[in-house]
Amino acid sequence: MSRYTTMGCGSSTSLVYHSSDSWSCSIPVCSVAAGLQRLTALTLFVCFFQDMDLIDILWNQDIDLGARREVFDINHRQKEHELRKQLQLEEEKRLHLMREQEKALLAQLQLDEETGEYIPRPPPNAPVEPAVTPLEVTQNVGFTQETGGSMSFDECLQLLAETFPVEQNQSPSVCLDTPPVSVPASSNMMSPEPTALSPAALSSGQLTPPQRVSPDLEEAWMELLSLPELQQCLNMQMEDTLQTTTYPLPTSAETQTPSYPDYPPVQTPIFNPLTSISDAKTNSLNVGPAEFMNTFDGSVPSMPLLDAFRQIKVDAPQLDTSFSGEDFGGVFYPPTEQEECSSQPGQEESKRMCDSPNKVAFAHMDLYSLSPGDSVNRSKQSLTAEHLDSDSGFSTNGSPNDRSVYGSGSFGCSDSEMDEMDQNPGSAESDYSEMFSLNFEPEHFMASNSVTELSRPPQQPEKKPKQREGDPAEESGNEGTPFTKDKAKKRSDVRLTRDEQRAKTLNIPFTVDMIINLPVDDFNELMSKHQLNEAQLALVRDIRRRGKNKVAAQNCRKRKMENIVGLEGELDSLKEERDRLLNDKTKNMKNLKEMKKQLNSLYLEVFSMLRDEHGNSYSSSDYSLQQSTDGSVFLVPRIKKTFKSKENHPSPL
DNA sequence: AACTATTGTCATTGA
DNA sequence: CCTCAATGACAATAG
Repeated sequence: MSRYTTMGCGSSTSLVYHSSDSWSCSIPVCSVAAGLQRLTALTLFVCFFQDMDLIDILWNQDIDLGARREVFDINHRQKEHELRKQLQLEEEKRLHLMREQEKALLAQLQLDEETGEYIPRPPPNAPVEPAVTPLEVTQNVGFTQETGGSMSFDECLQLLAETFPVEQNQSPSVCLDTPPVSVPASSNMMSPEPTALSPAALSSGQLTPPQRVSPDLEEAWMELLSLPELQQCLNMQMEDTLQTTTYPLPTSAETQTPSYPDYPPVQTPIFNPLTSISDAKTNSLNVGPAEFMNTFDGSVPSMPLLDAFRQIKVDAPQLDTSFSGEDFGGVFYPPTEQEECSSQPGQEESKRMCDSPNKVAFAHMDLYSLSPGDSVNRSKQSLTAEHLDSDSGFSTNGSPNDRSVYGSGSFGCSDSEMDEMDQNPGSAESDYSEMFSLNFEPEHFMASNSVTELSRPPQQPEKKPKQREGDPAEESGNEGTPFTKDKAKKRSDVRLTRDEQRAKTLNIPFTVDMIINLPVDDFNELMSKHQLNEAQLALVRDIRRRGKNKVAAQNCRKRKMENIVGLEGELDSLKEERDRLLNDKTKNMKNLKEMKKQLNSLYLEVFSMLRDEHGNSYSSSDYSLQQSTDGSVFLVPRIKKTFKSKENHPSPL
């Protein structure tokens, strides 16, 4: 991560007079440029790519829950690795380009001698270049603006105040109003550890960039998101965010909006979580702050970050005015405006972005959080629902269709219980949300509590929906992700849906997950608590049996694959050993041959030295040397051996 | 259309 | 006898 540090620090500190050891702190949120933030963010991404191996490991740990052949397929892994390398290269290229652009941008800045800050030069054509050139950069805005704030918002505020004294009366109230939660959340985004990611940030803006930027980033993002720990962290932070709902956001928004009437209408739709959701209903959100606030009243939980971002964006225009240089805003903030969707009908692209799942996700969360008194469960449920929704939503084919596809799959089952469902296939879609709110939420909730959650490998199918939660973008662009997760998810969805539907049809009061994963005692207790009729009992038993068997089958297959892999390894090692033994054999044969040769020569030598009583040498054809068991050597006549041995005993040498 | 891979399910077996 | 896990076999599905 040295590169990470140097690049981050180098580019930032060179621009901002305020320096710090930590590069994350040196990232200017308001004073320098969004472009810088984009740069650092992209640097971060590159670093993420560098850590892809780690991610890969984690990923595989996750995937390993179910045995798939690819896990053991080295070629497959190598392909992935190459692909990743390629992505890395591309990313570095992009980064290089960014730096070039950054230089160009800096060229348009001049040093303010009073403040020591770099400020944009007045030339009227200044904004043109930055506004146009960093198209790709522009697309990162959602990401960088959030992630760029590695410093706390107070720090940002301070910096902003120092940089633009004019704004002091406005900014403090704004920024201080921003929830403390959003600060670590957004700042953590810059940290390479996935655990630091903020769910809200992810849901709102973080998810967008990969979708907007490039498939590479998207893929990387998805892989990041698919990390179980990350998701866990996301959930945790989401809960935190949900619990911290007491900030007076509306006030800040209200103070902001009227103050700068030029911008708010434009800005609000960008980060308005409800815009995309309630698009159909309240498409006129940009009409006025009052409506805006009304719309937001219920969505407080998710607002902190959004509001913060909106404030950043709203602050931007202020900066413009304060510096009386529209060019300034043109230089630094065109990206934000490019992202604005609802206010600019011509931009279908950005509009589509606004409909992107993260926004939808946010909306769902907010909607769910509307119901008071429901905290954790609700948040989890909303997570589930939102991503299920966003999942299909992001497929750009219209969520209802996708859902109905799934739904029809579930209804297509031939079970008798499903007959009545088949009769009104139209209910598939309508029942969907209800179904998941009814069954899915407790399922996940239970899953987190249940014992089996700990021994997760068998739970793969149940876990897949969670994976979907984690990365709504996955549905659209996981062609790069290994292990055919997508398909698996769809199937598991169908499967779960089927069981869910069955349970729902018979009004089973528990979740499928409970039915399957509960320990026997708890399960029996649960059964005894509720009065279930025969059909219900049978179904519950079937669901439990099927669920357990499903898990068992997965385990079995995993074991089988592992066995195969183990046997293959064993085969390899045995082959190696065989080769080694063959080598030994030939070597030994050679040695033996050599020794025989030596023995023969020695024999001849010894034999030639033997003399009889007359001093004559023995004929090798008539005599031979033989060694007895006790080590003594005898001269034995070859022919007439029998006679000679009878008549005269061999003479010991 | 045939083939393959994946996954879910059922039946059976043994602990 | 019941429960459960393991496993072979089959079917459905998607690519």
